[in-house]
Amino acid sequence: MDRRQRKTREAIFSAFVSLLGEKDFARITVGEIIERADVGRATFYSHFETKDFLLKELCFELFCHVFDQTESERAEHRHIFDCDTEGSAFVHLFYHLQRNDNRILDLLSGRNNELFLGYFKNDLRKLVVDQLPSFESRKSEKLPDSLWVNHITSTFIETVRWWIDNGLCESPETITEYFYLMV
Amino acid sequence: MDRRQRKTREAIFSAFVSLLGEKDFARITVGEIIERADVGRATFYSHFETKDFLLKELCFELFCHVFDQTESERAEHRHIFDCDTEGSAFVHLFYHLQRNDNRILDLLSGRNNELFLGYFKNDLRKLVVDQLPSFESRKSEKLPDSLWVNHITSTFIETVRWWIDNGLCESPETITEYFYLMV
DNA sequence: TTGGTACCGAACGGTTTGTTCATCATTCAT
DNA sequence: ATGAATGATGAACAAACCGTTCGGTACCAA
Repeated sequence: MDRRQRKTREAIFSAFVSLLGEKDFARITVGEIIERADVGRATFYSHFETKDFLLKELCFELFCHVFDQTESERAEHRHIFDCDTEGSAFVHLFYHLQRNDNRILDLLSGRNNELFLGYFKNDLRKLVVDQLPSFESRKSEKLPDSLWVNHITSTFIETVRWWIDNGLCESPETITEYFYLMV
Repeated sequence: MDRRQRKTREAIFSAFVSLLGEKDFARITVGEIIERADVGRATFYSHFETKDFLLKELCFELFCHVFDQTESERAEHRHIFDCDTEGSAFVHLFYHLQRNDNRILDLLSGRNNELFLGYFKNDLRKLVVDQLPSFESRKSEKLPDSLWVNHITSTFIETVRWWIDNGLCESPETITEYFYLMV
């Protein structure tokens, strides 16, 4: 990809993220974004069809990255230590969050958490399905599968939300323990 | 309150709800609302400061009603039959939803579910706190209280969401059972 | 160097917002 | 019943924002 393209794209993302830390997504205007990104109006619209698409692409880049990385770390981990600790994938995720990789934390907290947690949840669901066996023992026979998967996913999301709101006081291990106690 | 005021207020609410069933909240314009409500522009702004406030007041009217009614029904029920069935308050809530009281269901499903479920959750949290004793037995000692309350509330919300998405096939009793199995 | 591509910046028509104001209709108190 | 108060009307308004267009400029890759 052309270096110019990369630079403006990055500038727009960066300006957007910084604005998201300050105000509601709905109140952010394209004018503000291009001003802070120091980019022409036409340029913005040549990169992103609209503000909503910008958000969508941002989430895609951010979350796909995290989940891919989590997956590979987990695979590697298991390979080296041959450990299959219950929920190891989830501990990894909590670690990612605590380290505030890619400023994800800035987005998941702040005024727009609902927005991002929604996208986050979508990607998370796949991971949960992969990890289903480690939960199966606790599942009652009566519960429908889809409800069960949804419950685990939501519980994770809500745990993250609670953790963030409480200032990330607990260690990832403790949070993982809480998570498994609930689900 | 002046009859004129009541009428226009009701007309605006009604038009708004009907529009919410058709499109995203973000894409609904004040122009559309006043057109469908057959009300002057100035009139709208004399009633509601902005579109967001209209939403907020709508949720307040709707949910307060449901929760108050649920509370009183539960109180009466207990008084007559002296029953303290576990989670009776929640069964009542599920019944309310199934009967689509006040068209709440139309709002909780549809495109704007996230929006309404957010407001819904706020009111629900109080109810959960009231009902805490009936969950206490399942709570591990290690879990912080606030996390526990949040978890129950969220689980209820997610159960509702799942129920609606699946077309309300199950009976309120079955759903209540699912809910209690998970939490 | 050359041809292609991305950015700039200004301007544009169109939509939405929230306000104002003069006028008319309804309600309420006396 | 009547007058005063209050609410609704509809048109008009400036301001903000959106998404697009276009000619000119800077940059890139081969």
